[in-house]
Amino acid sequence: MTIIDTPAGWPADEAGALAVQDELRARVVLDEPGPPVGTGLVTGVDVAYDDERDLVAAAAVVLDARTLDVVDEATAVGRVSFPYVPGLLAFRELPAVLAALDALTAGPGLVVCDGYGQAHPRRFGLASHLGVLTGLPVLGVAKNPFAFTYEQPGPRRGATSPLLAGTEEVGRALRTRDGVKPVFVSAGHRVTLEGACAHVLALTPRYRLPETTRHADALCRRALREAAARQGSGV
DNA sequence: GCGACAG
DNA sequence: ATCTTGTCGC
Repeated sequence: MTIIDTPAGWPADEAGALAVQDELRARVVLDEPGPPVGTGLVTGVDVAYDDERDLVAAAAVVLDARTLDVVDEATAVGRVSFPYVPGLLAFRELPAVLAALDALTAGPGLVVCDGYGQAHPRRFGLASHLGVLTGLPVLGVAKNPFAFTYEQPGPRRGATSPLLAGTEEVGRALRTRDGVKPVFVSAGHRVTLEGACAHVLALTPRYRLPETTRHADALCRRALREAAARQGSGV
């Protein structure tokens, strides 16, 4: 476990955050197909919060993309540094995520994060922001459609429908399990929307959410519990 | 103008 | 995200 430090130049308020998004947005790369599906490494990242104790914990879990076995993992804990503001989620989550990724020995290869990339009011969600800061290929998987519209995809696993901002396709609703609510996939950086959906399907052989997300979620919650217990015992 | 809105 | 019991099912 490592300690989270605030990245240099990190904005302190909403106005600063909006300015950062406006500047970094131009650096997003969306014309690379992304790594081939089923080979190399895929890393899930997630963050958990304890606002009561002012604690935040992040986890990064690296999987072998072919077998979906865990090959490496790391966690980071620290203080909450930014409030949750719709459209500015990256500023709340990324310091913790970057610290966890830095602590990895292996990978990370392709990164899968909770939330959106291009499906964002200013086309610069968490996944795109993380990609620009690290240079890594990143995609986003969200559990909710945010403020975007979509038609219900077909009932079978693999069915998709466009996630729309007006008439622009900013992501896709992707059915990962027969008859189960879809997930909402968007490209982040250095991967196309098609490639992102193919990766998400490969990562969901059994559950609605990607194996990367499930592992990272479980690990950051555990790291948060342990940090809270340590704080409680005065260490 | 007001509320909704990824996590 | 998080607050929260039991319950149905593999």
